[in-house]
Amino acid sequence: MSQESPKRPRGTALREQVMQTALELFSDRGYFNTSIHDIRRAADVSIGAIYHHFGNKEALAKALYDDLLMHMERDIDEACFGRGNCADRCRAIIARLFESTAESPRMMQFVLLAQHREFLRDEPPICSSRPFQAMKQVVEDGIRNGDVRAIEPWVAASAMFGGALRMMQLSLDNALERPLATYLDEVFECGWRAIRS
Amino acid sequence: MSQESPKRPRGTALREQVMQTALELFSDRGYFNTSIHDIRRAADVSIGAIYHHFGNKEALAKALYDDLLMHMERDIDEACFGRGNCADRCRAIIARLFESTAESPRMMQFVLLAQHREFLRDEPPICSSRPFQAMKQVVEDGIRNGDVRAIEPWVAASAMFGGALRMMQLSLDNALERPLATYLDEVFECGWRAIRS
DNA sequence: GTCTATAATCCGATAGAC
DNA sequence: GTCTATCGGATTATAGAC
Repeated sequence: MSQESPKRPRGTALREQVMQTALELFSDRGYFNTSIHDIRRAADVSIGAIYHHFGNKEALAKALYDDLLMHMERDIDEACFGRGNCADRCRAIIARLFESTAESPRMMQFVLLAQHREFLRDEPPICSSRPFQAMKQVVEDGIRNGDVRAIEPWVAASAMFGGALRMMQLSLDNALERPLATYLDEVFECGWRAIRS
Repeated sequence: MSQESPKRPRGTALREQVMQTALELFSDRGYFNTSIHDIRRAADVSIGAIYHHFGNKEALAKALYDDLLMHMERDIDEACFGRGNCADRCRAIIARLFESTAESPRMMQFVLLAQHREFLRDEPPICSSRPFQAMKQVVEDGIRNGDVRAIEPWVAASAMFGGALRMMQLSLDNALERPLATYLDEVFECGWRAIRS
């Protein structure tokens, strides 16, 4: 019979194994409290393999960050797709963000709470990343067609989604009694009251 | 004449010099990107003096964090003092937070954005710190006396202040065109519309 | 209390075999 | 492509003089 023992991953599988392990460790302990040796051990690969695939520690974090931002952007695009109404879009975005927070807390922890600029020096602040720009865009469209009051777009976007983002942080900090999803209606209602015309 | 050259600080002055320097470096480059030697050089003191006063690097960060939280708590208490009305209190809190963000951006950067739990391992999440509890309390009082709709207190507090906190982050990231204070009216109006009864 | 010099450790990255 | 062994450097913390 062919070998039954758990094989060490190789090639693309190895690359993904390293990224997943890095995400776990980075979001649990933080980037600076995680050494390459820690990742090596937890992912059961060699140091050489990590450096072959990523070059250095910072590039590994960057690859992870880009991957997660892309994932988040796709989530938001999907939430908006087929909904022309501003309120519906905003609600769907919050619902999707809440789902992702519950399903992939480490992903959200890393994207939202990690201080990327501490280690990804040349990375722009997360507010200018595409997912956050997309959220602002939805609100701006609402202002243009009259669904939303005519206020400063940054203020409107912060009012619409700021409460939801704080609730996500609270959930990640285990400060909430109930699952995040159970607050969805109230959270959306608050955000929408804040900006609707 | 007595010596005119800039004296090295000693005693309590030294302690405060170290804390101020540490705040600057921590908030600019981050805790892990700042070494004790960096602080030593920037503050023009000796390593020995730093260890004498604080014991170790983590304790220095903790002392700084406690100091800033206390400062923030006092700001919020002062903003509430003499105002019995929920809306007035909330507005005054936001105004004070905006002022502090403009006057002491590094302080806000460190308190809000720094990932304390990465280095202050046993510190509770910031949402359970006294300043944030006080903000929640103001909203809960508003619910009790009918000024605020009867919704989950965490949701209400997040809706009232979440937008303001996001605007502070945007300001710290230099994403806003105008000074933070100029957005105060709109930001408060949004938050209040979100939760008023 | 403050200083300088140094110890002990750990980490990121590389070299070179396979 | 993947591995192990190791280097060079930086960092925290201590020792001991003053």
